[in-house]
Parts: sequence; structure tokens; C-alpha cells
Amino acid sequence: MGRSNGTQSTRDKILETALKLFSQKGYLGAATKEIAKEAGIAEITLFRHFPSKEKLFEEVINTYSFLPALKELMPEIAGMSYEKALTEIAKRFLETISSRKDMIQIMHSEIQRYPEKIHKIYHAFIDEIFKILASYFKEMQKRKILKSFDAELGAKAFLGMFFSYFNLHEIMMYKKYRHVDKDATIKEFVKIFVGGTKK
Amino acid sequence: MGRSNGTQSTRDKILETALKLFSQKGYLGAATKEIAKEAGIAEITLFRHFPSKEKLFEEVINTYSFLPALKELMPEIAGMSYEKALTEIAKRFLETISSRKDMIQIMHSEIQRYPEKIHKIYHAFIDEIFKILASYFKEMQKRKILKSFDAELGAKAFLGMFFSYFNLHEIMMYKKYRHVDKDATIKEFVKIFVGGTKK
DNA sequence: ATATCATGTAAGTTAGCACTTACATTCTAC
DNA sequence: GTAGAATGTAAGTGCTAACTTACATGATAT
Repeated sequence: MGRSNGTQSTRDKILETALKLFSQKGYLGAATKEIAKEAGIAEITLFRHFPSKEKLFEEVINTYSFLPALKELMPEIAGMSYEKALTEIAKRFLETISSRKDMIQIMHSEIQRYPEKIHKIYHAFIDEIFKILASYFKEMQKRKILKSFDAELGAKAFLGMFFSYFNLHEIMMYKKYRHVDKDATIKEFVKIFVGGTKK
Repeated sequence: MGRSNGTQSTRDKILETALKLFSQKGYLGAATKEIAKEAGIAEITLFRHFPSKEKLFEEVINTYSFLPALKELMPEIAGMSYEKALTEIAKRFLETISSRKDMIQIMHSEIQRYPEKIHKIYHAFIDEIFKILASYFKEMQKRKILKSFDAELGAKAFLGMFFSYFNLHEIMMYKKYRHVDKDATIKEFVKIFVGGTKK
């Protein structure tokens, strides 16, 4: 009864399906029977791999929590202009969170139920990315290219604009009559931010 | 058995308690028995006021959905400097969403379950506030005080910074070792935005 | 070829939850 | 002070969901 995916283990199929259903229906709304059916396995097979729904949820969270995919971008950026660098950072940031949309959905809907676990993951990601961006700003301030401003608040402001954009359009499915595409939005946001921070 | 609140009707007590529990535990996680107990009434009284849990949820959403509290601010702002005006708008925006924190929590966790209803409310609020702010920017551009930029994207960028700040600190309970207070954050965000948009 | 292991089928157990029934009690208006 | 409305108590119904039991089947390794 192997599904289309060639060599995906049963365990992986369960985790992947659970991620999808938890993000769509929430922890309580996703039934183990449904997860099993969707994964193309018997319900008891799910319980042979994971002792409880709770443990399955934890494994989903641990398996799909983000790896900060921004660190390796920083060397490439060193030679770019400030505008170009910020544009690349914004693009990469949006790509990263878009690819983890399901996880972000889960984190938003289950944070009250599993505060410790989710806080930990969220903070690890956020701290990492704030730190990287803030240190870039500090470096650019040293080189007298940027005005003096609080680098960490600058990072929060910059990423905040894009996180809200993502939240609005990808989570809240905000469709505006006048459609403005992603690249134009990035360009305008970057322009405003550059104008406010460059000397 | 009247609780501390002097003249609060049974119906209001139920709605208020339901808002709180739905926001804390989600729609499925909040049992009608628990809502009743917390509200200090019998479970059947809840069902005498609301024919089903589903209808109770709808009533909660309708009752506590935001009234855009920004419109009346705009006249006051006319005479202020650009910086001062943006600071006031940011403060009022944060106050408004903070006071509706429970509703925002519910909207984030139940949007997949009740897309139509929640989209409608969310969009009504967002559209209103974007429109007001964008028209302020357009006016200021006409007066040659601001650079030329897309006013609606400017509104998204500005409010996006603050929405992310709210989301991070009030929803995700982000506590940073180096605590930066709200006013300092507002000030820095406004400074950056002003720098990027003022001529 | 046979033991082992992962998986399947089918049925069942248990507990919690939305919602109901029947009747008793309290409050309020007139 | 009594009728009628609002609320309470207590028990129960029916359903669904997590998780189990018991047994059968198919592949793989030796």
C-alpha cells in the first residue's frame, strides 16, 4: 500500500501528516484516526510508533522546528550595498518563515496549551535572527554608513514589518482589491527602512 | 450568588467568561461545563441563553470584535508635528489591540476553523485602519512634507512594526534579557519610519 | 522454510463532552 | 403574597475520540 513517496518511512509519513493536520485543525481538532487515514496507515500503527497523541505532537514540534537559515547568508552579504543586503535578508526571511508556515500556524494556535515547549523554539529562532541582523547593523554603524540607532530595536522594526506582511497575507489570507506583489512590497519596505537608518 | 461585578447580567457573565476561556484554551478546549462553573452559573443556564456552544462562540466573536478606535484620533492629530502624530497613532494602535488581546488570540487559533467569520472581522478592522493611515500619508505628501512612496504600503510597514512588537511581547511573551520598554521602542520605531518617509 | 518484525483488520473499552429532562428553588413585579 | 420568569440540582443520553486487545498477513533475513 505504499503511497506515491518512494522510500518514506512509516514514521515520517505519520509525522508529516500530523504536522499538516495539526496546523489545519489544531491539536484537539486533529483525530488520530484521521491522521492515520490520511497517512495511509492503520490507526494502531500510529500508536505503535508513538505512545500517545501527546508524544506525537512533541515529536512533530521537535522535528519541524526551524533551523535558522539566515546565518549562511551573512558572508555573501558582506560585499553588497546596504539596500541590496537588506533586500536579500528580507527575501530569505520570508522564504524561511513561508516554508515553515505550518509550524507557525501550530505555534500560534497551541501556544497557550504548550507554553514552555513553544516559547523555547520560538525564542531560539527569534533570538538567533535578531542577533545576526543587529550585529550587521552595528558593523555598518562602525563603518559610519548608518546613523546611530539601537541596533536590536532596528532589527525588530525591520523583521517586524515583514513578519506582519507574512502574517497578514499567508496566515490571515488578506486579499486586497489592489494587489501589490511581494517584490514591490519588499522594495518599498526596504526603501523606507534604508531612508530611516542610512546616513 | 452575585459576583463582585454589581449589575452584570447572566448573559454578559457567560460571554465574558467564554471570551477568556476560548482565548486561553481554544474553542474545543473550553468545555461548556467549565465556562459555566467559571461564570458562577449552572451549565444548563448557559444553554438557556445560547442554543449551542457554536452560537455562543459566534456571539463572543460578534460582541468583542473591535470597534476601530482610531478614527476619532485623526482630527486631534491634524495640528501635530509628523513625529508626534505617528507616536500618538502608534500608542493608540497598541492600546487598541492590547485591549482586544483575547480576541486576537482567538482569531489566531481559530482562523482555520472559522475562516469566513474571522476573516470578515479581521479585514474590517485592518482595512479601516490602513485606510485612515494611508489617507493621512497622502495628505502629508500633498503638502510636500513627505517623500513620495506608496501610502498603503507605508501604512502596512508602520503598523506592521507595531503589530509584530505586540505579537512578540504580548502573545508570545518574549522576554529579553535586555529589557527595552514600550515607550523607548515606540520612539525608535517612529524615528526610523520618519527618517524613511519625511523629506 | 521458518522465525521475526512491521503492519493490517476488527472489535471493544473508557472517558469526556455537548446537550437534555424533570423537578425544585429563588427573585421580581404587581 | 402570589404568579411567572430565571436559575439551580442532579441525573442521564448519545456520541466521539484516544487508546487497547487479539489475531491475521506479508516481507525479510538466515
